Amino acid sequence: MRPQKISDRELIDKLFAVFRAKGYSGARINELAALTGLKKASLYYRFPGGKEDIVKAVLVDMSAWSEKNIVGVLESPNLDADTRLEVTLSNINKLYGRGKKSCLFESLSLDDGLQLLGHEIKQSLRTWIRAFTTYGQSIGLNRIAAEKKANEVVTLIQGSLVVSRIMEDNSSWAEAMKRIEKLYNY
Amino acid sequence: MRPQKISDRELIDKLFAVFRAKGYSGARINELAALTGLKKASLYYRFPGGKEDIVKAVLVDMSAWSEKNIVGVLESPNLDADTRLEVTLSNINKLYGRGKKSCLFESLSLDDGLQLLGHEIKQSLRTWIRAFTTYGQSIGLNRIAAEKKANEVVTLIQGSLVVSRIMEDNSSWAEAMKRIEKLYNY
DNA sequence: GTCTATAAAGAGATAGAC
DNA sequence: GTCTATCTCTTTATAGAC
Repeated sequence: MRPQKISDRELIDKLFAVFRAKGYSGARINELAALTGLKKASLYYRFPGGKEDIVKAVLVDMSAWSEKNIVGVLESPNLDADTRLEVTLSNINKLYGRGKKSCLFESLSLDDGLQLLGHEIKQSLRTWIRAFTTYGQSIGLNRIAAEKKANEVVTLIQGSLVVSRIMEDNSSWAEAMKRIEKLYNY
Repeated sequence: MRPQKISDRELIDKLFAVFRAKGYSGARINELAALTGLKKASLYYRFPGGKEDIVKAVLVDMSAWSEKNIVGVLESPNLDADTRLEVTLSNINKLYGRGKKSCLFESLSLDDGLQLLGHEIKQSLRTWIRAFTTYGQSIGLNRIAAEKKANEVVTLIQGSLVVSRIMEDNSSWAEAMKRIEKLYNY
């Protein structure tokens, strides 16, 4: 049992980066290995189930991140509403590199990833929507209105990430962030 | 010279369907052949440059479609403003199967597709934005306001397509369409 | 745990018959 | 124009040494 060359934490982070940028089919084991500094065989040692195993681990990690940094913050009983929103948007902003990085859910919801991971991805996105819905209700919106805003939030996020990526210009992202703030400040 | 088993028109349509759903890496030559009813070798006869040739033909066809059904309509001198918007949205609605089909630009802007087609995709999306900007100006908006709305339109379209795909529910798409109409009716 | 080496399968692409 | 057959290269995955 040699020492690990790279920690689970760092490993997942690097694998995550490839899947978000390339999707499931586009992420090649060779590249995953090269980018993590491990040889292919070592990657298979860490993830015996191969590529499916890897992508699922990445997705599970992303869910945990969401639970902590989105749901946990938006529903935190210790923070006032403004702070909850501010911290959440800051976390989201960081997650997506200020609009310069793609969304894992989007990248994995094409091609082979869809049927392999569709259910988990759907659950994850639903989690985001629910958290924003709860937030909306916490500031006095009725359920319908809160759900509508929550859906608008995730739509703006996804859309601006796609547009920013294609246009190689994150101004769409910046606009979306401003709009999301406004959604809850009026 | 045997007769063509499938017309160029129908061929492109079927190839388009695969690329929009699977992206560049996810679209396998075998599947493209199977779905069009042609054998691989016949596909190579029609597109000597192989996969790159095919995807570029699909993208060029998409550009022509946009020119005719988006730009051409939004900038048509023969129609009043309301009709121009109505027809355009109807065309877009049809293109995306009422929110049930992905956007080719999005699908091709991941993984290998990005560096191969990034420039063309960017140009195509810019075309959409410009057409909506021109439309906004035609109904009295100043350039800045028109550009802002145009960007919001494409962001809503892209975002709601992603959300609808993941959630397996096109209500996000329906909401986005309503919102786009409102953008130009107030 | 990680490595080198290699097997097994898949994908893109071509040759040549019809 | 389309086909069958085949080739090559890539990709996934495993065996076994260290």
